[in-house]
This record gives sequence, structure tokens and C-alpha cells, in this order.
Amino acid sequence: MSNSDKSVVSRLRKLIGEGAYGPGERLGEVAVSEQLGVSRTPVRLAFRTLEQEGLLQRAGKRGFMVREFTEADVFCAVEVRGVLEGLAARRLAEQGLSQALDAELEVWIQTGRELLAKGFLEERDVDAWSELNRHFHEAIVGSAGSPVIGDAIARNNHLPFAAADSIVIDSEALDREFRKLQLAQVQHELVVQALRQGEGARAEMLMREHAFIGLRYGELLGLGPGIGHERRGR
Amino acid sequence: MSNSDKSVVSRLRKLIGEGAYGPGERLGEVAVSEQLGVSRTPVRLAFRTLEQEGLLQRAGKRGFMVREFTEADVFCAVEVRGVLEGLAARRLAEQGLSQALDAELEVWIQTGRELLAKGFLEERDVDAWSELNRHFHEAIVGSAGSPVIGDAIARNNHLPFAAADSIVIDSEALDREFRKLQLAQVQHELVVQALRQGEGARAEMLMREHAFIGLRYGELLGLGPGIGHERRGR
DNA sequence: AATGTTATGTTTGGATCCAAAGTAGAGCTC
DNA sequence: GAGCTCTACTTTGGATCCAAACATAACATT
Repeated sequence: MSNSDKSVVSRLRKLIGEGAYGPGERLGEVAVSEQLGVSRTPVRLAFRTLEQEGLLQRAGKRGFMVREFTEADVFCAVEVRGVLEGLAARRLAEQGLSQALDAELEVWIQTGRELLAKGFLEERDVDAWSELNRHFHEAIVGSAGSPVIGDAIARNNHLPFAAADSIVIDSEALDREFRKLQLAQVQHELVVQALRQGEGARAEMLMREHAFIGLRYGELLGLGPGIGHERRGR
Repeated sequence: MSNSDKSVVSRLRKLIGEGAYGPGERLGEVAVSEQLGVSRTPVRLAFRTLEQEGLLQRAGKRGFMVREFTEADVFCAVEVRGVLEGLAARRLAEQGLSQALDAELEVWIQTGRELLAKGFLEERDVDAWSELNRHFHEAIVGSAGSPVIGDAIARNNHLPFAAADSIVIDSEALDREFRKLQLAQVQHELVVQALRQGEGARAEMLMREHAFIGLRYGELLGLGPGIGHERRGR
């Protein structure tokens, strides 16, 4: 997958994420290849990849169409990430933290503390949090004993709204995001505490709940209604 | 994906599953295309699909290699299926069973009861069980409110050892498999009971445990040692 | 003798060509 | 006027060709 092949996949992924192609819209190989300025071959390859990622789906025998996601899909994708990261955390607690991992987690905890210590959020802090958050999650998932869990999470994260670093949405209302990140920080610290004490079930549940932070916590923190509060009907 | 394209993917998947290519072996596009009697194009498309499925992985800049799986990977993949199916079951219990789904699950419960009623297993019963088992799991996962969970499970099941219908391994020792299926049947019935009573947490845990049946239960049932008993070290 | 450089061969990526399958539209028949 | 059929066009799949990148090996130089 040279630069161009990879770039076609990510460029298409970006375009779909931005809504450049409406949900359910059919994507023709020729049309896309002309738009991206490449031949049909890399586009065909990219379509197969994006199909597996779940962003495209087959439109009968006539190529691919953009997959459309409902609110329930978004909620479910977040929940899937929650249970998978929870699984990783539980395994980690059960097998015991290595000294190296313990130290690494401590770094990201401290980084978060320092980031939030001044009591408010600046523009560049958002990226810094995103960074440390990614490292924190990757450290846990990557140490779960097998890449299989991480792979499953990575595949799930291809749905743009499911990824862990989609926490911070509103980079303009920094004062409101601050309280959210404070809570996330507490959750991070609790997770590490549970991991250190070998409390597998607790670590799992904390991690699960932590996944919802971008989704359900808005209302509680006075950030406007989130998704997923309505009682799911049958 | 016409017959040929699809067939290349599934033929390759089969060949890899059978171990025709050793773990870690590099797969050249030309070599494979000659072996399968097609041109390079469908092989290149298939490689991308199989990469996403996790059966192949990139070998640097030089094409793809067969991914190798450790015992820990197998265990983890089964555990991943467990938590995902557990998630589906919990959601189902929380939102309540529809009448149609209740009836369908009852069908598969009854089918299983009748299959095991005679007290022993015949050769053709293995396929019958595999069939009803698949229907049972698909019914639950497919009714979880969003295809996202099912997709995640499907992707996980691309690892051949992770799928739910890989329960019955030894189709020659039918008497030993019988006790395993008896237990699986009980677990199915307990899951349905929990679902009907809206016991989300119980349904989730039962479903999780059920995933292990092909893996850890061999020893308990006198079928020889299974995988995953050893205490995982750090 | 060891190391750096060059040249050749192997392999993947991209573009184009051809064939096959499907769809839509027009025309014909009942 | 409705329905069927045949034709033309659109679109995807497969094969082949060309270019670029990488690896290996041979050769030259210090």
C-alpha cells in the first residue's frame, strides 16, 4: 500500500466522514476515480477496504453505497468500544500490571493532572488531551495480551463517531469541555487504581462507563442533551 | 464481487485456514494468482479484504504474509466474541423481547431439545446442531437494535477458531461431544430465560460464559485438556 | 578484506483495455 | 394503453502493460 493507495483510502474515509457523499449514495468507480484524480484500480482496492471497515456496503451487484448510520448505531458503536476496552482492562487486572506499564500509565495520569491543574482549558490543551487520552487507551489495550482485542477495537473505531478521541467535540466552548475532561481524568485515575489492585470486574466496568463520556454526560454537566437517554423501546 | 472475486477470497480463506500457507509465510501476488489460475487483479483485491479480516498482515513494503496466531490469540478471540454476544444479550434483555423473537428462540430451544432427547449423537446431528446454534446466536445478535454489534462479531469470526460454530471439533468422538452439547443446550435455555425476565446482567454473563464452551470445557467433561486453563502470567 | 556503490532482477502499484453482466429505454405487439 | 422484448448504454470484473520501489548481489575502491 504505497502512498497513493493508502491516501485513496484515507481520503475517501475523510470525504465520507465529512458527509461529502450523502448516506445511501451510490459510489461509482469511475466517478470517484475522476474526483480523486487516480485510475480505477486504487479506487477498487480502496472500496474493498472501506467495505470491510463498514463505511461502505454493497449495493446489490451495482458497486457500493455509503452506509448510513442511525442514532442507535452510534450508541451501539460506543458501547462496543466500551465492552472491548473493558475486556482489555479486566484481563490486564487479572494478569497483573507490569512495572513498565504501571509507570507508563502513571505518566499519562500525571500529564492529565497537570493539564487540568490550572482550572481552565486553552485551545491547544484540546490536542494535548486528545494525545494523552489516545496514549492511555492504547497502553491498556496494547497490553491485554493479544492484538486481537486491539484489532477489534481498531475496526470498530473506523466508524468515525466511535473512536475514543472523538470525546472533545466542541472546541469553542472550552469552559464546558473542561468539566467533561475533569471527569474523564477521574475515570482514568480510577481505572488505574483498579488495575493496580487487581480488581478486574471494577476495572472492566469503569472502562465501560468511561466509553460513554462523550455521549451521555453532556446533560449531567450542563452541556445540553446527549444521545442515548431515551428509554429504548422494543 | 462476482463469483470469481468472491471465490478468490473464500478459496484463499480456506487455504489459509487449512494451513496450506505456513504462518508467517509471505504471499506473492503472482505466485498466488498462478496457483488459483486467475490474474493478479482479483488476488490483489482479495489480499486487501483478507488484510482487513485479520488473516493477512502487511510484510513491510513487500506485500502480505500469513498472520500467525498464538494460543493467547485464540483465547482472546473467543473472549471477544463472548463480550460482544453478551452485550447483544444484555441490550435485548433491557429493551424487552419482541413476541416474534421470543417465538423464534423457542423454536431453536425446542429443536435442540429434540435433537438431544434420544440420549446420543449421530453423525448428521452434528450439522443439525451447528445449524440451530447458528440460528440461535444470529437471532440474538441480529435483534440487538443495531447491525454494528453483529458486524463486529462477524469481523471477529473471520478468525476461523473464533466462530460460534467451531464448537464441535471432533465429529468422530460423538459420545464425548454429546455431553458438551447438552451443556450448550442448558446454557441456551438459561439465556432465553434471562432474556424473557429482563435480567440483563445475567443474560450477559451467561452468554459470555457460553462462548467458552468450545475452549475450556473439554477437561471438565473428560474430553482432554482445553485451552486457557493455565494461569496467565505477566 | 571490508565497505560502499552500482546494476540487475524481483515485486508491487497504477493505468488501460477487453469482456461480461445488468439496467434503462425505446419500440413493437396484443 | 399495457406489457413484453430487444437493443444500446452504463458499470463492474479480469487481464495485461508500464513504471517505480526495493532487495540482492556483484564489483570496485580504499
